[in-house]
Amino acid sequence: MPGTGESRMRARNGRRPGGADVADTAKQKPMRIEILDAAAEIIVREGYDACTMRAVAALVDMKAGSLYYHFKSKDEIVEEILNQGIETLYARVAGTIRDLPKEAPFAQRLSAAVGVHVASLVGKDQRYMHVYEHLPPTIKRRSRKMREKYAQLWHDLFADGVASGEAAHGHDLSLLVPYFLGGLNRVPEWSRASGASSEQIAGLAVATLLDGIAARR
Amino acid sequence: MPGTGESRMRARNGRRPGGADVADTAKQKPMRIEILDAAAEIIVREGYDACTMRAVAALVDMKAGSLYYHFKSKDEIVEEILNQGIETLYARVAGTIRDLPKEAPFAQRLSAAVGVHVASLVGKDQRYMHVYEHLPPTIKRRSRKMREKYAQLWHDLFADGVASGEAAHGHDLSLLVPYFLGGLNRVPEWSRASGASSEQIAGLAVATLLDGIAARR
DNA sequence: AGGCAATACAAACTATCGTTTGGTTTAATA
DNA sequence: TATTAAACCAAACGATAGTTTGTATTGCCT
Repeated sequence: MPGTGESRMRARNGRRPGGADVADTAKQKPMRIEILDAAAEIIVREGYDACTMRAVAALVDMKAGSLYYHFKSKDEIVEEILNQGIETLYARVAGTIRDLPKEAPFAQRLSAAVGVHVASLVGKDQRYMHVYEHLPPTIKRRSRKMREKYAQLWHDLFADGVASGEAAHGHDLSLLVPYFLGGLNRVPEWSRASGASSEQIAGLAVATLLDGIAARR
Repeated sequence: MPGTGESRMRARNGRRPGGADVADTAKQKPMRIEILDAAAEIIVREGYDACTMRAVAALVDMKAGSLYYHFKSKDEIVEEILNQGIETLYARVAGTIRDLPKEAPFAQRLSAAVGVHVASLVGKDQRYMHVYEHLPPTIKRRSRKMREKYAQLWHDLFADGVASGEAAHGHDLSLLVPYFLGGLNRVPEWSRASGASSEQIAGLAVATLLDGIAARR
């Protein structure tokens, strides 16, 4: 006889059957998002293998089967995390660049973009951004398109700098961009020990990229 | 009745019972290494999940259970790949730096080190070097020690440059090193499309790091 | 020729995975 | 109060994972 348990009395509760989106005035986030958060958390901390349906369910105080009420498959969960991560990042950086005055110098545009990028990697919702690196190649490939679009953002930024004469020409941007972003993405992981702030990291990256580390003579 | 099959007549054969290491004159590599190669290959191409005992066995034309004659567990296989990858890399770069004339300028030392590092990432036995990034965090942590030792190599290289006055001081090396190495490590992945050579990548990294990309006035 | 290692296989074992199914509880509506 | 939709659970399913066990084959040495 199933369901004859002690009727758990969960914190969660049933929903109003009528309206599905009557303005989520309740402070608690919708289950769908809480599940995404839990899954992202596990993936980043323990890897994709450890992110089982049962582990995710446990983190949101549910049973594995119940997840299928909110998502149709595990793949759907992962894919949504992936998309949200990159799309949020793209929107932030693109928005930051767009909102700058058109005559802003290259160094300032670069600095602003790097600041937002790094801040997103160490910020409140950093989990979503870091999920990608923990996924098996099969799944990674699905978000390839979007990630190339994001890289294109940086490519254009640099290309503009070169065109205006503020950045030296002659560098292969298709190598420079992944080099720069790659470096930027790995710093937070190592900087946790040294306890560097988002601003310090961004500052170092910008200064190094612009002027190099060779002693001026 | 097990083993009553058509007695496969494998290419492989029994070994000399006496000496285990009578100079491996036979051209074929020992099974142990072939297994490591196969596992590394799968991990890099399809991810850690896809690297099942059965998949590895199939790649070396065996059955899963037979792997346990050469290794006592899957973990042992992965760990050996991991160690060999970093240790080889460390030995190469450390050796390259050591073999330089003591009065070699910083730029030359840096260039040599970067050259070997990048060449190892795109070279013949690149698989071992790229396995790390595909592993679940739990396993990654085991090689943390060795990887920090490798980072220390670069840290010292930069510190020497600063001490000799060839590199500008004032940069936080504990941020600069992971930033630089992180960038270096990601380039090969992206450069496959643009078809850049090992030398091009290394050249760009060194030039950018030393002089920056800002236009000189 | 006989025996002993070395090497591999077949088959099963247990654990756990993603997923499905049918039923139960809850809270709002009518 | 009866109904209904939302939300969850218990239990099981088949697939597949890493691993163990007993057995068969093969070549070298005596």
